[in-house]
Amino acid sequence: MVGRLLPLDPIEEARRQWDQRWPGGATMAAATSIMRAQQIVQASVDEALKPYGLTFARYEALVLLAFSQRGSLPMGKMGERLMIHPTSVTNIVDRLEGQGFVRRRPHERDRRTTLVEITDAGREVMDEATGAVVACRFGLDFLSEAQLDQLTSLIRAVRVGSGEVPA
Amino acid sequence: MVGRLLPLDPIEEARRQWDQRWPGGATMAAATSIMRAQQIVQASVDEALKPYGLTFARYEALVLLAFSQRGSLPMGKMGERLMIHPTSVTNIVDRLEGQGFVRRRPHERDRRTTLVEITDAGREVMDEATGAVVACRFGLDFLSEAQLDQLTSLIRAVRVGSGEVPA
DNA sequence: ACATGATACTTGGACTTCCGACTATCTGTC
DNA sequence: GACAGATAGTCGGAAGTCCAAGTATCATGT
Repeated sequence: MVGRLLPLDPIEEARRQWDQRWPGGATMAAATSIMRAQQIVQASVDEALKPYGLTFARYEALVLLAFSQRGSLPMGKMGERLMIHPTSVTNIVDRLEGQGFVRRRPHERDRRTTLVEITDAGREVMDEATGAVVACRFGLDFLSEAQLDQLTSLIRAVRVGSGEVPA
Repeated sequence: MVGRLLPLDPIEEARRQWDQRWPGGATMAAATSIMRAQQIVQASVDEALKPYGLTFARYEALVLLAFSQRGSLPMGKMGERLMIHPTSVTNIVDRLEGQGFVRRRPHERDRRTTLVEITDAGREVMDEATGAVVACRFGLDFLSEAQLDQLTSLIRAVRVGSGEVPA
């Protein structure tokens, strides 16, 4: 019986033990699954982006800027859209600016705000990197279109619950 | 935390723009959703664990040790089960040891191996902390039992695809 | 016996993230 | 007009992650 020698799913194993002591084993299993899924997606995309000197976070920032109407956004707006902390925006923009993919510009009316503008080099690397990201399929190659939408929809319920997005 | 109410769902907005240029918008939306879900779970659990001086990562390590037969495991085995880098295990055990929740012990046969053993204080704080974690429901309060299982099952397909777990 | 390679853990460094505190600037109210 | 409070961004520090390299120990083959 070689098949029986294969290791068990560690998450199912943890759930089995959890259920013997505490309530909410299904919740624990789902939470652990989400943590693990994030690692898989992150590793897959970071691997695809490595040749371009980008991380997932910096790549997302470039895509956001490229999508924006004027090719520039205030730092705070970026953090809002990317759902990251203001200090993380500072860090990301520092590095992208060092790589020549974005530049900081002063806002004409409000001297508190700093606009971040994508450069031609930034658009170029973003275009090339996107090919690699699409090719790696975000590490989600084994899900069908329907399963992808199901996953997105389930997580939207979580995000609605957290108050992040309206129902 | 970054949680704020936004006028539109930024993920749906990004998907709309993505679909105008590149293939795989559903994959991008699912990947982004997973990244965001992880942040929500992490923030929720870290918040619940703060009064006990624990992070999610350290809490998971304590639970793993408490679940183990002898209450102790080699460092490498911990990293394997928790799916984290060996240096992260060193870091986590350093801090847990500093808090008095675990202790390092030499392996009797293999002097390369370091066993990590949970202490009485470790079991105690783990028990109390688990109450808080169960109460916060891992930030997944708005999902039904069926939805939780659906989520776990979908992500299991991802994990199978990544080769982490057998079909 | 002993050389070679594998294994177990640690160290130092780079990177990312968050929090708290800080400066600079704008806005609304009296 | 002035001032209290809100807002925008940055800095320093803590925590966590990974990688590359290093030390110590074990296992294997001749």
